[in-house]
Formats: sequence, C-alpha cells, structure tokens
Amino acid sequence: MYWSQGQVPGTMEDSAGVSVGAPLVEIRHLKSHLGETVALRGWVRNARTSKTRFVELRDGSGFVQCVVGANDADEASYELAGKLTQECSITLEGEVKAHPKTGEPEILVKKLELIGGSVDFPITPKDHGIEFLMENRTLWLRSKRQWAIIRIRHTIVKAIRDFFDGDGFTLLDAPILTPSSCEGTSNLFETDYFHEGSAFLSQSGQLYQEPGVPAFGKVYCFGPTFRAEKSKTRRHLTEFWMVEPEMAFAGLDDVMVLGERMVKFILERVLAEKQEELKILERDTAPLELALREGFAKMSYTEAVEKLKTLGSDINWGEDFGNDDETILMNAMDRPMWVHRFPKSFKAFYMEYDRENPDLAMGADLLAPEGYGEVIGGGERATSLDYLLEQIQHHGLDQKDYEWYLDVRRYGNVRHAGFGMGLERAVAWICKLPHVRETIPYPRMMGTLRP
RNA sequence: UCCGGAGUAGCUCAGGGGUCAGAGCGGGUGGCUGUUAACCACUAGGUCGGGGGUUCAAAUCCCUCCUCCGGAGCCA
Repeated sequence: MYWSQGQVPGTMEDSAGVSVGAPLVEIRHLKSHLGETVALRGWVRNARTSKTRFVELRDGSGFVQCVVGANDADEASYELAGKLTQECSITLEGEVKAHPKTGEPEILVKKLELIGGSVDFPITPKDHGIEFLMENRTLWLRSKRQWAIIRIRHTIVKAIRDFFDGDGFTLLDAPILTPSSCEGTSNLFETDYFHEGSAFLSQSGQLYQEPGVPAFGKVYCFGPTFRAEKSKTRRHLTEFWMVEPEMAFAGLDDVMVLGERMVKFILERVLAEKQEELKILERDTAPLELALREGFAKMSYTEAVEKLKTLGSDINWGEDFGNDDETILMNAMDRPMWVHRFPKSFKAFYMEYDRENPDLAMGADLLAPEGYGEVIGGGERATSLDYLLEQIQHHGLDQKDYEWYLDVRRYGNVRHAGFGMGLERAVAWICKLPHVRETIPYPRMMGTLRP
C-alpha cells in the first residue's frame, strides 16, 4: 500500500468511526501543506479556552496548536473544543496557516470530533516528583521531554547500526542466556536452565565477538546486557544496551580511532536530524558541535591520575577511578577524552598487556565531557595462549568454561581489538540528562522493575 | 549494604505539641477579544506512609517498619 508524502493511511471513515473528509497528514509534514485543508488525528496535550479556543495537539510525529474560533468552526465543534480534557484523542480538519506571531504552522479548525475521552490524566502540566513519574512511566512517555529523548535514542541506535553496516562490519548477535560470567567481574542475574541447572543473563557480548573475528573479520553485536550490581547512581541501570564491535588485525590505537569515528558519526546524525528534540531538551549544542569538529583528547591513566591529584582527588596510582573522579576530570574537559593503559589489576582477564610495561593493560576508555564520564570501554585483546591461561587462573575462573574462547588463539591467532559503548550513557550525555533513567523507555534499576 | 533527606488532597508542597488541616495545579461550574504551564471567580476533594509509645492533648516529640530521593560503596 502506498500513499503520497505527508499522508497516512486512512479513509473517509477511520477505524474509530469518525468521519474524515480532508486528506490525513502527520504533524511533522504540516509545513508542506500551508494553505491547504487537512485532517489530523492525535491526542490533546493541553486545551485553553477563551472566546477563541486553543488545542495543543500531538500525534507522535510532532506538536501543533489548533485554533478553534467561534466563527470558523461549526457549532458542535466549537462546543466540544471547550470541553476537551488532557490526553483525550480527537480528529479534526482545518486549514494550515502560519501562526501570526511565531510563524509556525497552526490549524484553523473547521471541524473537530472526539475519538476517545480521557478523565483525570495523572500527569498534569505542573511539576511532578520522580517517584510519581516513574510509577506512571507509560503515561510519562507521552510528555514532550520524553518524546524528545526517546526519539534521539532512536536516532543514535540507527546511527550506530548504519555506521558499522557501512564500515564492513557483520552483525553477530551474542546470546543473552549464558553459561557463566563473561568477565568474572560483576554480579549476574541467574535463572533456571533445564539440565544445566542455571543460566546467567549476559553482562557483555565481548567473548562471543572474538570468535567472530576469524569468521567475519569485523563484527559487532548490539543488544541488552544485564548487571546485578546494587549500584544506585545516575549512570547505572541493571538492564542496558551496549554495542560491541570487534575487529581483526587491530590494536589499541585502532580502537580509539574507530570509537572516535563512531561517536562523531552519531553526533553528526543527531545534530542533523534532531534539532527540534534538542531544542525541547534545551540542550546547548555547542559542546556537541565542538566534539564533532575537534580531535578527541588523549591521556594515559598515569597522566590522568596526576591531573586528578591537581584537581583535588585523593586517588593513588593503581586505583580505579572513583565515583566522582570521572566527573572531576571531565568537568575540566571541553571534548571527549580517551584514557588509556590502565593498571592491569582492575581490568578484565582478556586484556592485552603493554610490552613496554607489563603492569599496564592495553585498554582505553572514552570519557564524555560536561562531567559525564565513561561511555566506551575497550582495548586490545591478549593473544598469547599461555598468558590467557595464567590470567584465567589468576582471576579464579575455570579454564574448561573458556576452551571455546581460547580456540581463537589456537587456530589462526591474530592481533584483534574492540570496545563496548553503553547506549544509555551516550544518550544521557548527548541529551545532557542528569540521570540515565530517562534514556530508556522502561528503565530497570535496583528497586525498579515496574511497569 | 552504609550515611543523609523526605513521605500531609489526584499532583507539587506549606504547616513542626493546643481554633483551623492549608495553597497552587489538576477536576467541576461560570466568566473572559489570539491563548500558549493562559487568566479570574466559585466549588468538590484528607485515615497527615503503617504500627507502637510519651502527653490532658500528636500531622507536629520518641521508637520501629515500609517506600522513595540524594550520596557512598560495588560496578560499566
């Protein structure tokens, strides 16, 4: 079924039995229908009544003000316009005009009909607390702010897929039900699994990407991951999305180059396609434009520790960045920054070590500016079988769980590297949100499982 | 898990031992020259988070439990 640009499927009588005469259009296309009579369907965001009545309508594609004048609309429609409640669904037709003050398209309504009523919509146009909003997450999604965030999230997801697809990567989906911890570093959700007894929800697709390297050269996975950590911070979810590319014949520097290209690809897309949404969020786009334009900063872990000390942190060499170390570091930074070559001690067992200093791991994290901190973590993978066996033992892992992983080294071993980017942290930074809980439609956190 | 804060109308909050259980928003009714978190008037709406205690008297003080928020830790 095909229809012309700006039209949506619909007939003279739509499914709700409401008569529609003029061609149905989506609000996002109104600019190209100035002067025409069109029909719209959607939900009432707000309605103001004076002699002339104003209905703020949204249809998911955008927002528009509809003007119902006593002399322009028929009597029943004018009457109805005075009784509309928040979030009732309506259909209307009228002429598309430019707003006398703002110049934005608005609708001079001729006819208005109710589709579905709405009594006492809980989320009123005033302030609400986060507890209440989270309890009403399904209804909260209708708000302008959530609309903007979720649409930007969508654009970021699409940009990520387009970036890797266009760069010769093959999608290699990683399993979500796994037999054991991938990295052995964090707590996993456990569930029953037939004869195996237990299965665990994946905390990373990383180990499943490496075997894809000899098979496809460049691979990526992009799906949900799970961490059962009791973390209660602005940057933690128990269920979050991660994109994890892995490539053959690549090292630490290649990871930083790839990650930077990907982030810039994402920024370019969002800035090109989501200006309206960024404006709704009152996001100052200057830092994003700067990140897109300039090369990302680079600093070794050792340099970062020195810098942190001058900024007042009590961190010592050998310790992982604490709670606010990333924040302190990135408040002082105007663009994303790679921090590389960490002490091996707090990194995953599969990390390659630095030939120039065996105490260091060939890892790199990308920290987002404006206080956001880590969005990407990755690096070069250890290639030596003997070294890996030693690391597995050292981390208290069972070698027989990893034989399939070690085969990557046994058969056609090559240098390879990759990274993982947490989608929600990227969305939070790009939208400049104070907390990741708004970056995903239905957040799962310690203490939040509903709705 | 630890530390701190908060639970009073549908929502956001004020009131902190004794004439008030209150305001704004939202709902209802009426008014209003194009409004935009519209505005104005009137109106309905409450087990002051649960339980226990102190007191002549508790929304208010004490204990306890629950929930949420912020932070720490853990982690990415």
